Amino acid sequence: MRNAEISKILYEIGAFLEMQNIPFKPRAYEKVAEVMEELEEEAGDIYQRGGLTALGKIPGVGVSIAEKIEELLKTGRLKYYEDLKKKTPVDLSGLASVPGLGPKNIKKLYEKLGIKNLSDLEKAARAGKIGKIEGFGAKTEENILAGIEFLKTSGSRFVLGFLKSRVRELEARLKKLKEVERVNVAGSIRRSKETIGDVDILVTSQKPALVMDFFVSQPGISRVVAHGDTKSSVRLENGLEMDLRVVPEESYGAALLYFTGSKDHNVALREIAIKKGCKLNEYGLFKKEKNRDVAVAGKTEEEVYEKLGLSYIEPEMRENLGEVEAAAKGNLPDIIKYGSLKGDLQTQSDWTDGANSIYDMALKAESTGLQYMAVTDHTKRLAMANGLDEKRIVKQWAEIDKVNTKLRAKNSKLKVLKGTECDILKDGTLDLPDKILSKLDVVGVSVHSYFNLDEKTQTNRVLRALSNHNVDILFHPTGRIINKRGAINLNMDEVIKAAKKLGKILEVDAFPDRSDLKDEYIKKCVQVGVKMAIDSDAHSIQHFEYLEYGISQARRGWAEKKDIINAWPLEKMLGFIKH
DNA sequence: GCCGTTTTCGGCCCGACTGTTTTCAGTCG
Repeated sequence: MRNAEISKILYEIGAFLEMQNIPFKPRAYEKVAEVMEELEEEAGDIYQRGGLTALGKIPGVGVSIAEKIEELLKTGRLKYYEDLKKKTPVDLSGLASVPGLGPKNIKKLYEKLGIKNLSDLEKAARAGKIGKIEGFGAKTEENILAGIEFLKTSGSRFVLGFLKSRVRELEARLKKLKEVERVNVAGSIRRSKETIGDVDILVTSQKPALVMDFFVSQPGISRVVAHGDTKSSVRLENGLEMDLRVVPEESYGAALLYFTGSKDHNVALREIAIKKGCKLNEYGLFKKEKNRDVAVAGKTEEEVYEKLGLSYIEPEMRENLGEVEAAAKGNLPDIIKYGSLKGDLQTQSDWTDGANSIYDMALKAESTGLQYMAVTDHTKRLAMANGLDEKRIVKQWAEIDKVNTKLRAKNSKLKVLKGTECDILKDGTLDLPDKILSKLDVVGVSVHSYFNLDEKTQTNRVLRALSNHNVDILFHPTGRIINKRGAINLNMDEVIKAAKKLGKILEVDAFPDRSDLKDEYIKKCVQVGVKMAIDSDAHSIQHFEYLEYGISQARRGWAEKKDIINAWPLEKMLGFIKH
């Protein structure tokens, strides 16, 4: 049984216990369910490796839950869960996905109306039966119907890089409002998660009601979910939910911290506060005294961290994955800064599936602030992209020479490098011969076919490609495309080990729905000392702006400038890859 | 049910909004 499935069952157990008003246990199960969902290693593998003891090492898993996971792994079933389900035989996950509907009300609906699933729920709501139950009303019934409609039309999470411009627009509109003093986007956007579930915006204002009214009357809103004095919540036509909160100036830092999250990071900070005899909430850090709380900090995030005895933690690192401990010891890495890239090592031109000429790409790269850019068009196996064969790539070199001459003539500092995004064939050999590859400045290789090979075959295929001495970089290593296609079956530990041994570079592809490597693999590379390159994978001049998301991703993976070869000057970078 | 640099027992983050109520429970983040 896979982690996702185990997580769902544990989550449902929590909700069933919640129905029965059992204290604390629901939180324990819910927490474990979240951990399991994010877990890198399959629970099955952990169990194989070290049995119950190893399962117990998963955060939040104790003796009781370890045994339950064991039962699930061994038999595919869990008696404890089935007994709970017998008592209230409902599609809990389905029903709970309706916004505003939780365990308590699901239970009530089952007992009063026999509602077991979403379709029962919709029928009952349409028939006007729900509003008649005690504790429910006409408004609740309406909300349930709207919630069901939302579920039918909404998809998965939103890709950060595809959404950010729209959020920045709204931020700008709010900034223009004279009643608004400060504006900050918080939440997962500020942490630069690769996908985001909703948008949190913070403002300070002397006239909150006005700001709230302005916010809920923005264009493109399909539903106002909440409209209060300090908090409003709207849903856009594309399903995205946005929250706006007005907070007092003296609490701005604490509020920014609180609403930036992550939840786990906040909980860790609160625990530190408690140990210091304080209380931390969105209004500030307070010292608890006899009969009142005295404010200690709150105006800025820096101040709150300082009073907690921590150095400032960048938003991208706030996941409670070791950053709090590092901040306490003053051991935080100096993560790579925005705008610090000097080059881009993966771009496509109109020689294959790019939209712009090499010269236009070069001009745009320069105005983006880069000093070098590798043209890495596809190779012949990728026929649909008009991939280059030996003859055409040799012709392209002449073109690149011309472009460089033209750039020098106008005193440009940009240098265009000869490169390739060479296909890795099914057996791990490459789509261009060594006599061509050896003449290139930058050889990137990537998988564009046979995505479904089993782990061993796929890993060996990639390792074989990496072992070619002309190869410099593995492009978009896992091949995933968010919301479209999962990662190929690659044993990343093996790949990282091989990259270390062979001195190869792994790419952080910044194209928003690739974001590949993802943060946890970046962190591993940093730990082992494998160097990376952050590339735009630009297929048009507009795409250079995506480099920002690659930097976000690298920051989330704790990468420093020394880990990213294209944050280095050209000579140093080339010297390293061609050692 | 989990967890421990105050604890192996006794805690467990905390506040806003909504809807249905006349003081609060449920849900959410």
